[in-house]
Amino acid sequence: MKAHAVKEMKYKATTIKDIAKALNLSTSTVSRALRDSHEISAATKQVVLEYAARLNFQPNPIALSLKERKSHSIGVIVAEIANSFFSQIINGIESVANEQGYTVIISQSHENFEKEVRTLQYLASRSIDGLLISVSSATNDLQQLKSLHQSGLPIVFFDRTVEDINTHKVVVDNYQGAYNATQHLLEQGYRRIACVANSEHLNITRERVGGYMAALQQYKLKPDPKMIKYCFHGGMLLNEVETAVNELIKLKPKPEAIFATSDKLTTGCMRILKRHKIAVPKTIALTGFSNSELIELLHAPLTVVQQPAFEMGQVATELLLQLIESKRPVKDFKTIKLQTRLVSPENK
Amino acid sequence: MKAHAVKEMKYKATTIKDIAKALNLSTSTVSRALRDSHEISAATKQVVLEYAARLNFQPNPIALSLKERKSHSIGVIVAEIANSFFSQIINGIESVANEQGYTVIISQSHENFEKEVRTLQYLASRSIDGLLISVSSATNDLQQLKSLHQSGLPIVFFDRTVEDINTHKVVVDNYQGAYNATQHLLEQGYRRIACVANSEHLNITRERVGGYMAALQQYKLKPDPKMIKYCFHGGMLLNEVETAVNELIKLKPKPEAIFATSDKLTTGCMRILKRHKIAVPKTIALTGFSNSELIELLHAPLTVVQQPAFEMGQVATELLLQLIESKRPVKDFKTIKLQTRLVSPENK
DNA sequence: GAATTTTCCGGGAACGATTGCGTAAATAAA
DNA sequence: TTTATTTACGCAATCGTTCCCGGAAAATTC
Repeated sequence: MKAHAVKEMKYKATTIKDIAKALNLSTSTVSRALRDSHEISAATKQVVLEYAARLNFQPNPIALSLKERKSHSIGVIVAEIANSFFSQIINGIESVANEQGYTVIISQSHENFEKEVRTLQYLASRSIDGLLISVSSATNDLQQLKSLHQSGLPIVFFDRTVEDINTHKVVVDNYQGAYNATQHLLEQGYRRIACVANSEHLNITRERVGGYMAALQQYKLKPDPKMIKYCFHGGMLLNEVETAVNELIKLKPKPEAIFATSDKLTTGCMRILKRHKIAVPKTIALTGFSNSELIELLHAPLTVVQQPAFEMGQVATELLLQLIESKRPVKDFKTIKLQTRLVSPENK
Repeated sequence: MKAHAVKEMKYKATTIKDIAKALNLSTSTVSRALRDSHEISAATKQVVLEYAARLNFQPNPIALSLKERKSHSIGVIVAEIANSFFSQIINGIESVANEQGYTVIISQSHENFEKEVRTLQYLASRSIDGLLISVSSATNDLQQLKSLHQSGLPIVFFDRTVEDINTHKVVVDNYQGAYNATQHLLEQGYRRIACVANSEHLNITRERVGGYMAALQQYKLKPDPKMIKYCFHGGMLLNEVETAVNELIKLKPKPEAIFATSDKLTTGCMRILKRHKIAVPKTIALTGFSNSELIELLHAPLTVVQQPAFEMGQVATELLLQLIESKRPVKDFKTIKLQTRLVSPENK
């Protein structure tokens, strides 16, 4: 009978009360002893500490959260973790968050606006202390983000930021990165350079396309709108990239090279070109943004624009934790701009 | 003065108390009205519900957790998320966990035992309701896992399981997968087939090497111990793979083909072979386990063993949630075995 | 019309911790 | 010896919910 009851019983962690009862003390005394308060005698402290250690006592974080009105967790929203760029960022985020005792809750938008809204809603309802977000390529309505921001939730944007929310932002020099990549193609003699870009809604798209166009103009080439294709879902749907590439190779004269503005798009283009049995870079050259570690193993070794993803995650998290732990509302926000690296197969 | 106070004030969510006060009701009544209790009149319910909706009231999950002694969160530990196999698994996990209102907390061991121990410790202290884990390649001490398991924490193992903890497990048919891959090499005429394997501590390593050897024996070939190289860190350290490959190509006669037992090892071998300018598959053929989406874009299109990662994550999570929500301690545990797929560049 | 049952709601403890305040005993200052 | 100050601890409120009781008013039964 007794044994049965025990079997049915779920595990219950030891609490401060248990310790107090066992040692014939009050919970306040135990609590203070554990926190090494000067109000407690050395003798009592020792007894409590030893007993707590023996029972492997861990203060219940949930009770603490309730008391302190802090969950000690931060939310992260990225397009998808199965993307080297984002997973490297997440590593950066984790490295500093865990260091400071924060749990990170990772969520994915899959470049889908509704999913992003639901996720945001969910994170907010789980009472996160702060949010790190790179918006989805489909995000065109900032209502919810704005209202969360106004209600006081600390937010730091990274990678894909939004202009009209005033807070810390961590980005790379997209303009320069795109400029360098395009220039690299130009230096190799390519002139008719197309661009496969991400959603027009994203600021990074505008900046990267801007850099691309500036490089062309530097060479006295006039950017041709027909040579710039936007992918609303950022390459999440391969047929979107397929359409873009198909339209490009139907142009007369054909483009000699393609510059892709994101990881997913770079590999997407490569996939489609391979399907069409178009040799890279012989028939059409390819370059673009990418943080994939497999780049050097691809059948056509690409020169890519690499972002300091890990660092980006670190910096963004540091800023977020500053916001969270600041006593008084922060007023002046900064935008940190990191530099990209143009990586060729040779110098790898 | 007042304005200043407001500016300094941090955002505070509306609580059940606020609603009670505003509507001149007790907190119990409001609580019950929100939960649609039969003890509350329709009129009162409507008033409360409307007011709550207007204020966008969300019950504080932390208070709920404290009351219910449940955090509604599950921990996940994988080697690293920047690995297609694991990120696909995580997608599977999220899809069912979120569906059921659970938060997933993702952590990485980076194939490091100490990191795994710390992470485990951390997750336990955050009072997760359950744990999904694929142990690191460096895990050789199960003390902590066992003690957590004994103390009642629901655990489900996936991918890399451990034998002496009795609970649900979700795996693939590693033996068969390795057998198929090796057989594929044999069918193509390769005879001297080497194997670059993960840590010997992992059961998946033993199973995969077992399948590899069985296929050889099927062809009346005697497995040669010198042709099997183990990588303790599972390819996390490239120089580990380098050593393995270097030793293999120094053998006389050289191996004609290599079978790698994991994603990281497959691409690792490819990287090293490329460095040595050894043509794949011309000089040495290569195959192995991999869930990378870029496989078809590699310079040597590989035939790989693909695992149903997403499904694996789903199944494991379903089992875990069953354990968590079961009223009575579960006694009979199952091991679910999923099938792998041998994917060639042609049939992709 | 009295007795009984329903309906509807409030009081207050509980979950596990922290912390301001009060206070008895011990010690120091007068 | 008397008064003031420490020292060392306990009481109780608090965080936001839920839920067991208890009870007044209304509805029903006889």
